[in-house]
Amino acid sequence: MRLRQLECFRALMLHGTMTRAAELLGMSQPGISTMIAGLEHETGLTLFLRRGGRLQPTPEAKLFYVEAARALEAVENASRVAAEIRSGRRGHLAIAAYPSISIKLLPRLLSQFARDRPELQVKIITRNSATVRELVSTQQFDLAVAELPLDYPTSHMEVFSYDCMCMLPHAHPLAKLKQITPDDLDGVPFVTLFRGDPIYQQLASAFSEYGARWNVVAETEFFSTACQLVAEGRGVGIVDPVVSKPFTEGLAIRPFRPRIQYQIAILSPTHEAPSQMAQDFVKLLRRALRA
Amino acid sequence: MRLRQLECFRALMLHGTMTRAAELLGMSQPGISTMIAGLEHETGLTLFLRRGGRLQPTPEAKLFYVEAARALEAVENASRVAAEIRSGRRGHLAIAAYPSISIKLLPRLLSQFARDRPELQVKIITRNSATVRELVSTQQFDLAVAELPLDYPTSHMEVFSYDCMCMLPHAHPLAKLKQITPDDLDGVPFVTLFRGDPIYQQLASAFSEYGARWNVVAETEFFSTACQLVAEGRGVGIVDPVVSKPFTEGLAIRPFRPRIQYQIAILSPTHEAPSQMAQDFVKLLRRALRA
DNA sequence: GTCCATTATAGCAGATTCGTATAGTCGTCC
DNA sequence: GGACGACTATACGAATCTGCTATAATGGAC
Repeated sequence: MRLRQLECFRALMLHGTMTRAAELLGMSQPGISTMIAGLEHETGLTLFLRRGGRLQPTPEAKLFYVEAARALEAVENASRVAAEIRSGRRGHLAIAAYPSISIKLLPRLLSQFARDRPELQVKIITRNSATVRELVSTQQFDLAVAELPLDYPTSHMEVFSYDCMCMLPHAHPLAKLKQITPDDLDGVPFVTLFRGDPIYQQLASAFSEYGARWNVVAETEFFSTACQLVAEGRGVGIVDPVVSKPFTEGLAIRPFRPRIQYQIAILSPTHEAPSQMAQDFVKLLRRALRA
Repeated sequence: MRLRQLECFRALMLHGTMTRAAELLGMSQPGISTMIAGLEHETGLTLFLRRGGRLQPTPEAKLFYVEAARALEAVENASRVAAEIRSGRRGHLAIAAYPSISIKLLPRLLSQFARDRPELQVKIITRNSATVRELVSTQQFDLAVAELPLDYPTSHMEVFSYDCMCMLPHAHPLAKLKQITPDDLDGVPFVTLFRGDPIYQQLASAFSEYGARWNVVAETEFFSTACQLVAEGRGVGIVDPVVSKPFTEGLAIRPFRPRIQYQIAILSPTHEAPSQMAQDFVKLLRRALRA
């Protein structure tokens, strides 16, 4: 059974005569005739009665038509889906990401991305960076975003480095400084990430290097939590300038010296090539993370 | 998009290598190769990555596979349905029939008919004979069975004539006779069809011809109702020997003279050729009505 | 009877399909 | 590192299929 036969059959059922069906399909009447003859021969069904040079569909033709039309639609649908995939309107994105970026930046980028992709399905799994790094190897994600360092080096990985900024309430006396150093923060209540975090290590070294007293009053797991504590006046702290930006509205942000480096990476599963969709989204994400 | 391309694609997705897919489809490996290349070219999708002489399906291929498989199934289903139609296992029968035959004989024949036709859909519309005769012209039925006479002669019509039999309780004194005439029924309580029915006319003539008194104690619309009245001892009556047979179990049935003729007909719509299914069922019905 | 609309058949050119032969690529085993 | 095995890609030719034009055949309308 060939598709062209089914198309001719459908056109013929819909338009009554071979001549009209031929016009509709942009082919000649004899073409239709042989197609239908072939279909009848192959199915073994008498689809039309030839009465006085005219065609009359048999009850069998009407029964078969239902299935033929359904089959054609399925094929046409497959064709349409192929076009949607090609143009990037259809696909799915499964993303594993660490919390701070999952809360604001990623949803924002994804909804922007989905705007002209009507058939896009999105899945975001939020885990702490360590877990995200493990998940990458399960190959169940198109994409992952985690903070460095990585325990295992992953082949496809794109690193983004930031110098952390000092954040403090606008009303804070130090907010008038252009740049802040550990000296300025000697004994000042400070909100930081947990002791195990690279940020903690770097801050500890920085304060000790400057001979300043680091007055830690709160430790949090995420920058976003730290931001909120600072906003509430609990102390000052440092954040990355990009991912955490949405959380620092209403706070003063100043450069901090010495450099406290914060690194995140876009990770791609190694076994499989990324989908076009994933590549497109990475472009958008990359632009946002470079900003 | 050609079916063969989709078949090759499916086999390749299912079996991993072109070589194996080719074996499964009974064709050569280069054949698969060109088919896949054609499909990739036509859809514009990169379905497989060629890595070291091996194929690896892209995420796009996995997305497209779902639709491709669905389309193939739909076509294969159409093909199967065609075979079912050809072999008479699939189809529908819309039958209009008058009540007496709708109650027992038709359901019995239809369930027998359906036994080896798993996909048969049956519709029985029960109306009195006059309405059935009108319905035939609406062309909505494959088949109709009505009592004669017809108001309009219908072109396709097959008539069955019966001599009515006298029915009476086994305990009735007349049950010992081999044959019954109006003389025997002089003044005997009698159950008959309505006054408008040809049966009524014929009976009236018969009794008057024999100079016997016709003692009508009940008039019914259907033979089946009359049978039940006779079974209840309300009187004696006459019935046709075939269609009403299921209703006369437990009653004595004797030939009646003079002949009271009862005629029914199988009617076929004229505009359209009957389906193979309908023709097959008519064969069965004809055998039953001839018996 | 002639005209008109329709379907069917024949013959041909071009496209498609699919086989064989063969080359290229990569991993593995010795 | 070289031979082997498993796989894919390309070239080319034969067979088939497709779909065209030309034309015959049929039957209804006037």
